[in-house]
Amino acid sequence: MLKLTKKVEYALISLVHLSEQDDNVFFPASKIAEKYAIPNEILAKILQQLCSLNMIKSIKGPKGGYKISCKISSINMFEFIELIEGPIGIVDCVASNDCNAIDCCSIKDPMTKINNQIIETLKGITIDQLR
Amino acid sequence: MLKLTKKVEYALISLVHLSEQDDNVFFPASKIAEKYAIPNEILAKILQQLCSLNMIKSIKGPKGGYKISCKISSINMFEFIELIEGPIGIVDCVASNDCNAIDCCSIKDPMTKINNQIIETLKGITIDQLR
DNA sequence: TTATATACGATATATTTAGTCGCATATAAT
DNA sequence: ATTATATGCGACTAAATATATCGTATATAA
Repeated sequence: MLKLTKKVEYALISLVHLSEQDDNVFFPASKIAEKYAIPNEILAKILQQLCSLNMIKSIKGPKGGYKISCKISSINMFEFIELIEGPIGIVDCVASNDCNAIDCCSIKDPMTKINNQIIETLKGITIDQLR
Repeated sequence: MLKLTKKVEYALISLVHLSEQDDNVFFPASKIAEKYAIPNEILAKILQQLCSLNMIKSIKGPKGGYKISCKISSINMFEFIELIEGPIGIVDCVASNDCNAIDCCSIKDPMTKINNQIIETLKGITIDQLR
């Protein structure tokens, strides 16, 4: 119900955390997981995704881990959420046109407007503002 | 993922529909269900809830049904959603303080702000604007 | 060679959301 | 009275989504 997924939440926490590390330091996933009480394997996969999106960089093996490789001040919450989870739509028809009352439903247009307002809110916040 | 439930969606559709009927007309749930392709029993239950919230009035038996009994221009989306589904929180900790990284999590405060901005958006729209 | 770490697909579990069933009650029409 | 139509409500089931786990492979520092 108007909730972000843990995936997005964990990803944001991780990005903020990594952005606060010294440059050239590779921080292991397990340390982040431990610090924020996030299940290890889940976090690992999320970081792998962020890596494939080129937002962070990884090194394998001992002394390995992740470091930030993007400017989190230039990524807003809307972009980020859609990158991780796909299109935002407070009702199905907004994101996908999937509706079985399309010809008589009165609320689609106003719902789209609300959706757009929420999107604007999310566009107004960059990831580096999350601290 | 930032989605309203069908319950809220169906409830809004119903309220708007009922608000457009002539006064003194009691409109049966089944007709609304049919028109908007909503499962009958689900809709019935939602209308019963709206009834117990005194937003609509019911009459049983043949020629029975529901009619609007509130001013939908004075109910905003935030009030309505919380009435139907409970507190809005884009992350758990915002609505419930339930978090296992509370002492070190950096993002709670900014998340609360985003949540409040979304709430303000919802407060800015009354149900009668949904058409 | 070993220990540590990422990579990634497959699977399992839990939670939430959506939908169904059965039976009770009220009432208008016949 | 009887029947058909409608709401009222609790229990239950199913489907979808979100969350978590497992297994195996690969890379690399010590």
